[in-house]
Parts: sequence; C-alpha cells; structure tokens
Amino acid sequence: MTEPTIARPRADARRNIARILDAAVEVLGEDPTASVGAIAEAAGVGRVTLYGHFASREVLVEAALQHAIDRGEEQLSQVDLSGDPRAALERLIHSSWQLVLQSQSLLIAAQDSLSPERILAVHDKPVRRVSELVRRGQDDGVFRSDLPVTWLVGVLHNVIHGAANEINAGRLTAPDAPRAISATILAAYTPPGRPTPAG
Amino acid sequence: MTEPTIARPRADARRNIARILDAAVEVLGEDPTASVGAIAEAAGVGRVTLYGHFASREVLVEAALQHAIDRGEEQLSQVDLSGDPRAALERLIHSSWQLVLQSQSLLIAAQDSLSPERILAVHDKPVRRVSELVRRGQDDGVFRSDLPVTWLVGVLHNVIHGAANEINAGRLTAPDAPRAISATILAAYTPPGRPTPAG
DNA sequence: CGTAACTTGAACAGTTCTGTTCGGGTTACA
DNA sequence: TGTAACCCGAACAGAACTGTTCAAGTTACG
Repeated sequence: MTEPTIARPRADARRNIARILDAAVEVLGEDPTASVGAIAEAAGVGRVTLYGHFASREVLVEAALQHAIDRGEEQLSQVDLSGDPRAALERLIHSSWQLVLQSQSLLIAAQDSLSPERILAVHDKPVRRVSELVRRGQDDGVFRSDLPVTWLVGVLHNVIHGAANEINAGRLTAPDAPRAISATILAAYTPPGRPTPAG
Repeated sequence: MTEPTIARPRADARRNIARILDAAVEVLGEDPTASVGAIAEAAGVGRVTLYGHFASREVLVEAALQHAIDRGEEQLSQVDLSGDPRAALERLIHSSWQLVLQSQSLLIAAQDSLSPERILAVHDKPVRRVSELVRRGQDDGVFRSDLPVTWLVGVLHNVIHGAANEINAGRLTAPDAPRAISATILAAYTPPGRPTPAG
C-alpha cells in the first residue's frame, strides 16, 4: 500500500489564494455587494483563477469572513482579560474596535449570501471570548445580571457597529470612538441601583 | 386668464399609489432586495402602472420610507413626553419599538439605494423628537452630558435595531424586547458616578 | 528538463433585474 | 356620454452578474 500523498497546492497557487482572501476582505469590507470580478481584479488575479480556488461567491464570502476573523483572533488572543472585568472589557473594546472598523461591511456581505448558522459558527470564538468575560463580571457582581449574557454581548456588538456608522456619517471622529463606546457600555452593564463608573 | 387648475390625480390613480406605498413598506420591510416587480405584484398592480407613478426604484424606495415614517409619526406624536425624562423615554421606546419591528429591513433597502443625506432628511422629525427629549434630560441632570446628544440618540437607534436582529436570531422574544431595551438605555444614559435606575 | 499544475483572456450561456414602448381595454369624471 | 386619464400584459433593450469552457500560455518542482 503506497503512502497516500497529501495533495498540497503549488507555491504560486497558495500565494494567489492568500492574495484573493486579502483582497476579498478588503473589498467586501468597503462594499458588501462587490462582484467576484472586482475582487479578482483587486487581487491582481484572473477571474477564472479565482473560480478555480473558490467554487462560488458564497464559498468565497465565507472564506473571507473566516480569514478576517482568524486574523483578528491573533490580536484579540493577546489581550489581557484578567483583573477587574471593567478594565478588561475596556481593553477588549479597544482592540476589537480597529478590527471592526476595517471589516465593516464584510459582515453585511456575509449576511446577504450566507445562512445565519454559518455566520454564527464562524463567529464562535470571538463571541465566546466576550461572553466569558461578561459572565465573569456578572459573577463578580460588577456587571448586571438582570439581563442575559447574550443580550449584553449583542448590545456591545451593536454599539460598536453603530459607532462605525456614526463615523461614516461624520457625526463622530475615529479617535473619539473607543472612549464613547467604553463609557456607554460600562454604564449599560452596571447593575440596577449601583453607581456607574466615573470617567 | 383662466384659473390654473391644479392637476389632481384621478381617484383610481390615488388609490393605486396608496396601495403601492403600503405594499412597498410591507415587502421591503421583509426583504430589502425585493424587486420592483415583486412590489407591484404585492400591490395588485401592473409593473407598468407602478413605473407610471414612480419613475425609478430609487424614487419608490424613498417614497416608501417617507410613507412608513409619516405613518409612524402619527403614533409617536401622541406619546406624552412631559414629566420625568426617564419615564418619557421609556414611553417613547415602547411606541417606537413596534414601528421598527415592522419596517425593519426597509431601512436597509434605503441604505442600499439612497444617499445618506436623503435618508437623514426623511428621518428628520423622529430624530429631532428623541434629540430634544435627551437634551431636556441632560439639562435636568438626569441624563449624562459627557457624551454628545447625537451619540446617545445613535446608541438608542442601534440598540433598538439590534434587538430586532436578536429576535430574528431567536435569542430574544418579542415581549421581552421593550424591557431589555429600556433597561439598557436608561443605564447607558445615566451620568457618570450616579446610580442607575433600579428596575 | 520535462511534465503536470497552474494561470489567463476571451467568449459563451443563463439569470435577473431595470426601465421603456406599444396597443388595446377600462374607468373616472365633467 | 364623451373623452382624457388611467390601467395592463406583452414584449423589448440593456445592463450586470454568475459560473463554465476553451485553447494557449507560464511556472513550480521532482
């Protein structure tokens, strides 16, 4: 029985795949309706080549989302989540913010062409990271427990994305965003009847 | 000099226009990418007839958004905004919630085919209503003043739309939504160092 | 160096939408 | 009751996109 050789792509093929993924993240991050052709062009690659590696637009979008999240995970995994949950959350917000600002409409593209289940599956790791921090804060009595963790995480998600929209609308400047987000979230997470953190 | 007769549409034409607008609000409220043909069908009207009243998809979408907001304004204008700003805000949230739940993706459709300026212009009245209430709360010292009114209004906007998404994702039930939104917003609006309202 | 893997533009088929035109029928309304 | 306003289906032109095929090049790599 011959050893089953694992079919490993050629070097130029792997390079092109990487270029395509980078381009997809970048282009879809700005225009969620960007065509496959536009992505191929941005990657400096023929459209046929792209289809050779990604069978359909759907597959490409999912791979791009996965790629963006994987890259983000590298940074997020380095954030120190120990100590006071409120301070830890502020650090996490600060790191997440840049990532969201880049990939902005990539999520919209995903929502257009991917099933909710797949999107959720790809987001599993980052969501879990935030969820555990929030839960720890609840256990410590620092974060409110009268609302479910999923809701609190969702609020964070929406406020961050909302901040990106505010910047696009010119009603907020990028440097001001992290402070506004943190101040809003920390107050929103405060247990009923307890004082909010003073800036 | 003959009196310049104001060209008033015939009765059936006005009826069809109304039907089209209602259908547009309903259909686009569920699928932001719905085609003009689908809207015409839902209105029980020929596609040609629709184009006779609305020159392009863009015009139709804007008219539909305007229509939805105008209908909503009727209800919102009846909300009592006097007294404690926090209680008033809760009443306003409660009334706004139903409206948003219906028109959900109509806004997405608008964002796809309308310029941000036009969207903002159409939203002028409801935004102003909330803004003034928030500002009054700031003057009374009940709402925080360390963040701009536009930001606070934006947070409310995003949390409400986020709640709609949570419901779609099955992580929140419709009856629970108003309570979660109010609790979140009232805490988020609390001035730094002051206790959040106890549920 | 030779071959298999890979890339490429051009061209094609198929779909879906927008917006227009035409001709004949119906309806409001004065 | 007459006429202008209106409605409608069918059919058309045009654009944009997806995904495939082909034939000819280029490149990695054993």
